[in-house]
Amino acid sequence: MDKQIFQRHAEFCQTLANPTRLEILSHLRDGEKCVGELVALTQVSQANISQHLALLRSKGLLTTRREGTSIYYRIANPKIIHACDLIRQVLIEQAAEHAQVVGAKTVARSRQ
Amino acid sequence: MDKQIFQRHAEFCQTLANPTRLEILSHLRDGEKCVGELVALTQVSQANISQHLALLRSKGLLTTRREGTSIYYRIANPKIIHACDLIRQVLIEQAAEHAQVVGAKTVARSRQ
DNA sequence: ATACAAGATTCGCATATTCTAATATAACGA
DNA sequence: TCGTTATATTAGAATATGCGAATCTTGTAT
Repeated sequence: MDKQIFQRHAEFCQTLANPTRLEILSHLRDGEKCVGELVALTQVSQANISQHLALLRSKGLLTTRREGTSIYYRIANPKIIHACDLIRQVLIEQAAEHAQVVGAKTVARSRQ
Repeated sequence: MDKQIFQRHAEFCQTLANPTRLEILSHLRDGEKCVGELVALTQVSQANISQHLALLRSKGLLTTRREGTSIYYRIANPKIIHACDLIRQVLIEQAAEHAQVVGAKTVARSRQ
C-alpha cells in the first residue's frame, strides 16, 4: 500500500487541526486580510497569529501580498474552503445524531 | 465569534491527522472489517491498531459489531469518506500546482 | 475448569505542538 | 538617520500525541 499518500494527507489534516488556524481560514473565506486585521478579529496575540499564518503559508494553504508595511494573506485554493465546509457538515450531522441518541435514551429512561 | 465550533472542528481534523487512522478509514470505505484483518492489511501492531480504532470510535467516526470473538468496525457516516476524498483532491491539486511552479523555475533556470 | 484466540487497556518514553515573552526585521515618514 | 508601525522569528516551558511492551478481558471450545 502507498503509505506516502496517507502521510501527506495526515499532514494536511494536521494543518487544519487547530482552532485558531480554522478561524483564520474562516475570516479569509471572503477576501484577503492583513495580519493586524486578523489579530483584531481573532483576539489572538500578534506573535501567535503570525506563527499560524507562517505555517498555513508554508503548507501552501495561503499566499501573501505586501502593501507598504502590511502583508495581506489570502486563501490559495478555494477547495480548501469546500473541504472545511464538508467537514463542518459532518460535524453538524454527528451532533444531530448524538442529540437523537441522547434524546432516545432520555425517553427510554423516562419510560422505565 | 463562536470559538466553540472552531474548537470542535479542529478536534475532528486532529482525529483525521494520522496516517494509520486514514489508512484504516480507507480500508473500511467499502465495508466493515475486523481488527485482525486491519492489522494484516496495514502491517501495524495489533495494540496500535486497537488504540486508533478506539479513538476513531470514541470520536464517532466508527461503529462496531461483535461476532464471536471478533469485532467488526465500520464507518459511521459516509460523509466522512466524502470529506477525505475532497481533501485528497486538494492535495492532488496542490501537488500539481507545485510541480508546475517547480517546472517553471527549472525552465527559467535552463534559459539563463 | 482450562486453554486459547481476538481485542482492549495501561504505562512509560520519545517526539511534536502550542503558546508567551522577548527580540529581530522591514517599510515608511519626519 | 531616527523613530514608529507592521510583521516575523526565536527560545523555552507546558501539554499532547504516538508507539511498543506488557497485561487484562472476553468469548469459545475442549
